[in-house]
Amino acid sequence: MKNKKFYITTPIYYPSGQPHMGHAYSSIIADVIARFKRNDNYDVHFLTGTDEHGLKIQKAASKAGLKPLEYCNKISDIFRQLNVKLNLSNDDFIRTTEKRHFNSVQHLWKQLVDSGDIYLSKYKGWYSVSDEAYYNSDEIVEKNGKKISTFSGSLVEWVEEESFFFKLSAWEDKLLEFYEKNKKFIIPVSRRNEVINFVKSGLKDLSISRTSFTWGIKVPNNEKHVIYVWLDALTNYLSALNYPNLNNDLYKKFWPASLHVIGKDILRFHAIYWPAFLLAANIEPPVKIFSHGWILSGEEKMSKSKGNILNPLEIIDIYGIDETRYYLMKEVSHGSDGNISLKSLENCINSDLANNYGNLCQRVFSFIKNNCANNVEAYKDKLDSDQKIINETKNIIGELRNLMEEQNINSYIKSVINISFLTNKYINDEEPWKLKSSNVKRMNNILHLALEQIAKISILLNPIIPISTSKVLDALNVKKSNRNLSFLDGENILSEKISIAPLNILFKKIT
RNA sequence: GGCGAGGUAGCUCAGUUGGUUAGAGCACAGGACUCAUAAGCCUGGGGUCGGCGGUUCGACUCCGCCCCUCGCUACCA
Repeated sequence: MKNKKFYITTPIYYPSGQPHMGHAYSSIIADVIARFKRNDNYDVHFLTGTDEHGLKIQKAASKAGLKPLEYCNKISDIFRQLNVKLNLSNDDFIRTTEKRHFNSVQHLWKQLVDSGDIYLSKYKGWYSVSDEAYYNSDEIVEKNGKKISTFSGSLVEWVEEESFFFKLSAWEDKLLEFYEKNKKFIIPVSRRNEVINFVKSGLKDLSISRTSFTWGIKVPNNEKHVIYVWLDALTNYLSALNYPNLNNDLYKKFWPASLHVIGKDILRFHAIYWPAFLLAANIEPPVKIFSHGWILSGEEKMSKSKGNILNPLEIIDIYGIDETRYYLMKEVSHGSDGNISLKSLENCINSDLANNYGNLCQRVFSFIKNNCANNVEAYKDKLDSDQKIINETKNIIGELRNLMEEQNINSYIKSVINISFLTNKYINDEEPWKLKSSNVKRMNNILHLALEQIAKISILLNPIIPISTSKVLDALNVKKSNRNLSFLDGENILSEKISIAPLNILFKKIT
């Protein structure tokens, strides 16, 4: 029985615009980790979804001549389609407009009222109607007798609005203590330091309701107020496990969340508000938050004629989903921003996928088809060169769990591709084509070992490029139940006699 | 302004507690081979490791100053 469990989430996306590469990137990271954990015999629950409340949505809907929910149905569906296109293996898709989420948020609210962490007061500030945003007094200048925002230059007015507040200020010390006790709560470390410094500089209470619009979840016992943004949005992670039903199987099994994958732009809300809410409600905070960087595009970005460069749907249509996933995961360094371009994408596909892994599979499968009638038999005797590559591969595999544990996917990929280098070199050095007539036994041994290497690489790359690696593992007749990490612990993972099925070219080169 | 991260080959990055000729992948140039998607393998060019100064027998690695880039500095998400 599986006793290891892993609950992983993406942010819930705010669908006020079209999905872009950043959405795709967050989701693919989470999917890669989810798939890896499943392959490592974890019981995984992988959640994604959409955040559908707020004034922006309400306005966009009325502009489109639709009721808010009708509008949300449409746009949420666009994100669902993206998930299919990205080949996500999510177990659930949550929408903040669902009943289970309403119940969950309202219950959490009541918990916070009961604990004394919510009070009614007035939210005051300089508000810009056109920006739909409040500004601090130091962001305001007076020009011709009128107050304007230094940021946008738009007119602001002093607004006082009745609002419920969360006593965030009361949680400073407890949060700092929590960060101290949970050194890996925020990854990477540079982000963790930012958060800690921010909390140390002092926290203000947080406005958590609005009366200026209606599209949202009502405050319990106060129909005037709608619960505002974060208390609504973040709670999705609980709602999907059927909170507040604490005896529900999903909740009992998967809370606290193992990992929230987010972009650095929403770090504060996840790293400060979220644990504060949960601690206040006496709920255990999540284990870890991984804050990744942004996907940037080079000089091409500004070009309107090439403005679609960042559109993930088009990239996937042109280059393929495995290719796109591989590129994004390989190219962007752990935790930092990544620059992407069509040129480096094509380069990456050609060198890593087509020339290296793809061609490795092709050369071995073709050779076996042409010289062994698709059947390979291994003989016991191993040479030093065989043992050498087996050991080197084992050493590399030994470090992979740690890399994935640190969400260091790009280093993980480089290590796995390294096995492909080793294997190509092994075949070159052993020259099986010279043994066709002179030493068929040795030739078979070489080919058998090459196939084992291919099987290992394919299992290890499976979380990143699931479609292509499945083709290879199918052709190798590796049982589905064996496509996991513990299977790789053995030295001889394939049976001694192997029949392979034909394998088509996996990745076309881009010329 | 304050706090923080970083500046290493054309590009993306590794460099453990300071120790001999500074590494990888991609890109580029040669070579031998031929099973393979003219792929793979081998060899090579190319770096005053941001600048200046200091500590040391010895610094990419420690210290000081300077230059440059980036992030955070709360209620759009």
